[in-house]
Amino acid sequence: MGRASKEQAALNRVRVVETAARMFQEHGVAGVGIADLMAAAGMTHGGFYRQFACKDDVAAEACTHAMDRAVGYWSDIAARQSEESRLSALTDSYVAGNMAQHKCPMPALAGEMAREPIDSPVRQAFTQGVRGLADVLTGDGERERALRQLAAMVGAVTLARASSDPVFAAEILGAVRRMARP
Amino acid sequence: MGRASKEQAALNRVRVVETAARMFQEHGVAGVGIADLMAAAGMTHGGFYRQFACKDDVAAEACTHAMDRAVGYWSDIAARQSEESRLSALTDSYVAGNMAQHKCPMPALAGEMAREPIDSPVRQAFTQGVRGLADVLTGDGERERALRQLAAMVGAVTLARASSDPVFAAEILGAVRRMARP
DNA sequence: ATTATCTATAGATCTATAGATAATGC
DNA sequence: ATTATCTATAGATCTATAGATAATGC
Repeated sequence: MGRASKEQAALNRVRVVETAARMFQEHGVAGVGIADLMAAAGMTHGGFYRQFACKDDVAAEACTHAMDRAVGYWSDIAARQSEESRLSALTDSYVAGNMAQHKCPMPALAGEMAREPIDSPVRQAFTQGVRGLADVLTGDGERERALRQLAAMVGAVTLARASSDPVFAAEILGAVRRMARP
Repeated sequence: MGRASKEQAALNRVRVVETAARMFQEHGVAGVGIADLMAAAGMTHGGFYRQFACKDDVAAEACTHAMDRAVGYWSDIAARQSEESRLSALTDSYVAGNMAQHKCPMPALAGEMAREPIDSPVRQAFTQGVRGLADVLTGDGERERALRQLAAMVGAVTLARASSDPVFAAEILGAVRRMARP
């Protein structure tokens, strides 16, 4: 168990960022310790500090990673749709995918982002990602409509995930799904 | 500094719940220690455990308190509006009030609620409050429209508070404000 | 006598650092 | 020789409990 090769160390670093993106989304940044994260990535916590200066650094990278993935995912769906069906296709996919699994970083991380300093790297990474998603949703369409749909999607999934009543949650999600119908 | 009277102890307890509601909303439940909370309420942390069995208990009470206050606030506004202007009046007040101060518990606490066990007291208290707000927004109007407006309001404020760019935040908030116009 | 509050502390975290280890890379 | 990773630990939390204190309430 000595030193890893430069190449392997780079792969290990990527694995830590990917693991962090998944864990932070599930438990919040504050809810994941460095030791938890490194153990999940198959290493001990001491090794963390050669790759990252501090926890905030990995949070910012993990946030960029998670939001980039979401933008890629949205883009793939948008590319297969006509101008008229884009909003409803993205809404349907977002709402359905988010209650089944835990796909979107926005409802999971927005609360913590609001408590970060406004110019912190992690908050800027988050905002850049939101902007990217808004751009995909806008496409060639009306910006105003895309933004209010984005807000409704995020709000619906945020409230539905937080709800203790699945019927009430489904009611909210359904209302927002139908809102996007062409 | 001996024992407080039964009456005073009850007042002290209420003050702790009110302080908790404010602090949890600002820093998240996990971000506030018992010692922080009790110090802010003017007591030492040891006294906490005569009034509450554990931290979760005060979280549930604080959540009920915060959501009840929000329902009362919304009701006051709704009572002064006609059927046609209710949605836009509540939206305007919500969006404006939430960026200036930190009024609504929903964007602040939803992320943490989603990580609670589905039947935990704090999560049930939160959900009951959301239901109350949805009912005020619905009034005598169309339920579906009220729910999608609720989602859009919460999503807009959630994203705007998390954003590092005030211009982008204002763009989202404006789109949702205009969505409610009669 | 009872009990609301205080002081002190146990036990379990968590971030970050220090120094050891062993394989890479020159 | 350099360095990625490991072991061990310092120092700072945080929840919850134990026992002391002093005023209330009977």
